[in-house]
Amino acid sequence: MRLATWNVNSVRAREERILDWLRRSETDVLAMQEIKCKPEQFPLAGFQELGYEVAIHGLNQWNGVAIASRVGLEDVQTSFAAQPAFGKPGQEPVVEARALGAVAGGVRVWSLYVPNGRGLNDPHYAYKLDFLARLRDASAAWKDEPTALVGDFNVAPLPTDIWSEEDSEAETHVTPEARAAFHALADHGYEELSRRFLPAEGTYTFWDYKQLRFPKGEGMRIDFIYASEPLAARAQDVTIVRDERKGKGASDHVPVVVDLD
DNA sequence: ATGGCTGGGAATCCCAGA
Repeated sequence: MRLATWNVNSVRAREERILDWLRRSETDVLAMQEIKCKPEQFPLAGFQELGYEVAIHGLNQWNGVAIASRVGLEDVQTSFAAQPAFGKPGQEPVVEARALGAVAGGVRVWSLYVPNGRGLNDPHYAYKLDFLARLRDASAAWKDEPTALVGDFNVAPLPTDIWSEEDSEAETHVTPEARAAFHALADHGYEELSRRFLPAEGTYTFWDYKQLRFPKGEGMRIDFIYASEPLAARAQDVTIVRDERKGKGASDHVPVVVDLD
């Protein structure tokens, strides 16, 4: 089975690029983040024509997660246990559309969009750390079955996962607290698979649209595939599809793909 | 072997992203 994760930065703006890649890549299950739409706005027909069914969780133009599968899609869940809510000061906190779980081809897949954090003194940063801590707690329930926690974690875990740790726009991605919260996702036996197969420094999954970051090779590794022990044992390879950052109409993230027995 | 942000909406500026 081939499983991929991709922060698409709007599924409506990216539909043709996503479908083109699905046609070429022989992907069985694609977890998407930042679809930026409600379910009724999702361009479902194109996916269905390629043989995929799609589970969608979107509340508005922000965030939004989905899973497309051509190997079945069961037991859909739109949040994990104790997933934190967020609201601006004075507003009612809302559990945002940042997690979607489903069993596809016998694998429990969670499509995850971890909060950005915005700034070290912003409430969004505490929300980010809490989201990661609660996800770690919730992951215990799935540790003994084949489970993949995939998506945009908005953390560059190692100094070599970012072109410059002094990049002020990524300050919430490189703190000791954010990195510890990311690594704690391994507490229940989960392994981050991109590191096993792609250990090279400067291997990135995201390049900002601004400042010529892609042509300059200035990116970050922030999209990952955590696998429970039963699933990690089946991993054959991981690929980061850097070519998908090229050309007109690219997302700022590229797909990360794992091949499983 | 690519390109100087981009997307969505309340819309002709604002919010969010990282």
